[in-house]
Amino acid sequence: MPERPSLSRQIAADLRDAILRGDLPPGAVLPSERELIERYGTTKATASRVIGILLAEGLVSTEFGRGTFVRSRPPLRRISAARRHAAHRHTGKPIFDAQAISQGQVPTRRMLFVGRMATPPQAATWLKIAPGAETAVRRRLQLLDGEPAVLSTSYYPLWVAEGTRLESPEPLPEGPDELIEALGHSFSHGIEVFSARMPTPEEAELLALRPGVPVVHMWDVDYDRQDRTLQVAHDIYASDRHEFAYEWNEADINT
Amino acid sequence: MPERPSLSRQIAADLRDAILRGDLPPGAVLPSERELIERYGTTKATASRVIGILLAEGLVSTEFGRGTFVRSRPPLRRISAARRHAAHRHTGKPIFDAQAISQGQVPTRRMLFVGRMATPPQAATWLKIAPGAETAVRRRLQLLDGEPAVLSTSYYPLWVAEGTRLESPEPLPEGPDELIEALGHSFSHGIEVFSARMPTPEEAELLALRPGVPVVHMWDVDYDRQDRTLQVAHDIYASDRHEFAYEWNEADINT
DNA sequence: AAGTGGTCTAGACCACATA
DNA sequence: ATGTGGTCTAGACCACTTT
Repeated sequence: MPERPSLSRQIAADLRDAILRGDLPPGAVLPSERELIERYGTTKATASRVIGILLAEGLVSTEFGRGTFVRSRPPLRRISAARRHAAHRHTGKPIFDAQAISQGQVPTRRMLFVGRMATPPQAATWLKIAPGAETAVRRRLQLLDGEPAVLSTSYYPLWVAEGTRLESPEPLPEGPDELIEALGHSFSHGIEVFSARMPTPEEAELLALRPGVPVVHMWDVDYDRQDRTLQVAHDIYASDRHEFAYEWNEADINT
Repeated sequence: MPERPSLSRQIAADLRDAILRGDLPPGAVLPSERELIERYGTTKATASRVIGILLAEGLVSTEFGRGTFVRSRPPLRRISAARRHAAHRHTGKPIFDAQAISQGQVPTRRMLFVGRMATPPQAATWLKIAPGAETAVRRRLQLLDGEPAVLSTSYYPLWVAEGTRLESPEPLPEGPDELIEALGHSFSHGIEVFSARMPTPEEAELLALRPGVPVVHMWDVDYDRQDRTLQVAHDIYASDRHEFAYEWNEADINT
């Protein structure tokens, strides 16, 4: 893509270099659009486009009436997945809460929906049921220190959830996993599948995402020993507030 | 963020709905900018901004002189990490190649750099060496069916790499992992840490990323039984051409 | 009041693809 | 030749923040 660069890309490159070089450290204010207009002898539309480019790259964020600032990459919360089952079992708390607390953060949640729904196709596939068949659904926004972090939707098959507290709108103090085990089920194996993409506007709003911040999109599926699906979770993570870690050791290789 | 929507966002929302509803299926052409101008009674700049919004969301892509098209989410290549060590060991090929072939794809690679370098800070931390100290570095672009897929940079400590083929610019037919084992080392445990973000312009160019496509950014570190770092890899994946899967079973929990 | 980003109209020219 | 996206100048008004 050798595209000889347009003026707006040229200016954006100048600013990007200054940021990456450290001349404009995190938190620093960028030249205002009016300043760019003067300095480069251009117009508002172009200056605005320059900011738009850097915004889309996630390098800066704008504050209304104040200016444009170099975004700081804040310390990330590490979510070590697969293994979290081992570490945070039987704490009497949801895994999310236990992990957050162990990192010195305050977990909260906002329940968005609890009830039955026609299962979306992708979830139905994991649940091994007909698409459109009903499942029990819990959808909530999980926050760390008051900031939105994860948008999580869990699907439970009716043979697991029917008549249990999984269908009640109140929060589950012990977390869904422990509740499911208390109901006599047992987690045997699971899989996590994820990818990254840009958020939908709804996701961006719920997670308070700034422009240029992608989401990590994860399916988390747990099975019992009979290979029946006990739960399917669909999680949307704000990528600028998370990193993910998976560890392995020799024992895994020889499985 | 209830921001009462501007005209450009309004129009973008209309088109987005049509796409998500399926009225504009993948591959379909969007109304041209001139058409939008007429239909909504607006001007070029606004129509252009509308396309820009959808572009940044990764929903559409533009083709010069042809039009704007609904992007199709192509079938993704699943990279099952951690466990790939088990599955693809001792095939006589690099793990990437073995995995690609097992999915019916043709792996190729373009070596970008082989030699010694001052180690960047982050890599030095994983390697447990002083930042700036030299390591042997191999940087290459890996392709699937001719399309760029992964930009991979590996760092090898000198006590592992010195005087070996790891420092030679030729490709390693058996892959670095098997070569390291052949040199008498042994992989004992490892960790993968990743996050997602928007690409730098350099990454976007090398990976031929269209606008609105994030990258998954991964550190992959392998240790021997003495907990010495054998290699550190820094991989940049095109997120629209990859998904990642991690499996676990009961044995992992009781580790 | 002054400065900032956000959005818009109006009109122009360029580069590329296709028929 | 025509239609497409890409970019630009010129100038305007709005909404918000800070002094």
